[in-house]
Amino acid sequence: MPESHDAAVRQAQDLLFFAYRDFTHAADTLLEEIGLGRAHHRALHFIGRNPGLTVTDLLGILRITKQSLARVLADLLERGLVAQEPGLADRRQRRLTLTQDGRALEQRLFERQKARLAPAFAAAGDAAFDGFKAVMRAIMDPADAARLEKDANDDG
Amino acid sequence: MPESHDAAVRQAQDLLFFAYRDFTHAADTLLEEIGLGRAHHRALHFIGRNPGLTVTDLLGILRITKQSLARVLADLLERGLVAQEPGLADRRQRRLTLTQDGRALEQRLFERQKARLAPAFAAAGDAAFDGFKAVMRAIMDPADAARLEKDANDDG
DNA sequence: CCGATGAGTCAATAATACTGACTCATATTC
DNA sequence: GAATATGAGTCAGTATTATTGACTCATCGG
Repeated sequence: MPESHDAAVRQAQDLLFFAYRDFTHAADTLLEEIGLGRAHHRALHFIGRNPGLTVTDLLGILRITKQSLARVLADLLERGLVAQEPGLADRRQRRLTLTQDGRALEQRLFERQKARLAPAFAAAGDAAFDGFKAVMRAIMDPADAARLEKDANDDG
Repeated sequence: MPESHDAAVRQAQDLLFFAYRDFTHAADTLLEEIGLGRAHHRALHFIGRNPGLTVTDLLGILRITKQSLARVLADLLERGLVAQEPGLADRRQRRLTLTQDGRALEQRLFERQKARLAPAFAAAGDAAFDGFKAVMRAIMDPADAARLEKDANDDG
């Protein structure tokens, strides 16, 4: 039984690589037109998903250094895609939100990835999608899985 | 219905990011000890999965430029982790295989990722794993999905 | 007041990727 | 056999994304 176990893991390595490669690639052409990179897209995505996010929160999500994020965030602020304002309770915080332009760009990037993902989910079916979600949640850091679940419940 | 559609895609963006982040991270500490990077791991993985792969094949899988692969492959050849020999039918080809050392290293890297993935699959269950596979295959380039399926059938 | 935290910054470096042009050996096609 | 195409390797230069480590500054909390 270790062999079949290993085979499933090997298969999953392949699947994760190819699916992620093509998922990210879906937005790349648009990003290149605009002169931004994937790092900018990731920041736009998570700020859009979590308005009012602090810089520390975003660092924890992306798992990169403050230095790496600084450049990305500076680009986004300079272009007026992201806004920051001091936290109400803690004025040291810089709470990040998307501007109108930022939301518009994020939406365009989203459409690219949706064009790849939505048909895939439709083809695979609801049951497969549920399995997909369960496995992906089980792979990731439990703390992040819990946060995602919490956010989903908060939304409704 | 576009909203619920969109919500599923947004959810999937989160899941893909976090799962891939932690999947890759599982091997990172070992890679760092050895002085290699993720690019080297990807090459080791796909050469191990497809012994006799040509350089062109590998470029098509990784979707990087020849120049980017050149450095990675040079490192692996220099360290004696990968071997190349001319193709029998077409002697222009350099068919890539893992050496014994290469297989040993790839196995150690595999164990790291297995430690993260196997418990996740066990927790999610077989049905969820099937759904996961179906969705991942549907996301990726159909040509690659077809090749993976073909390889799986060839193996047994 | 004082230590901890959130944020920003400096300087230097590494890993991974890119473009575009070019060589060379070997295959394929006419 | 000559022309063309392909597989592989290489050169020089650049971009993106990431790193480490140290440091400043404002603000918070006890």
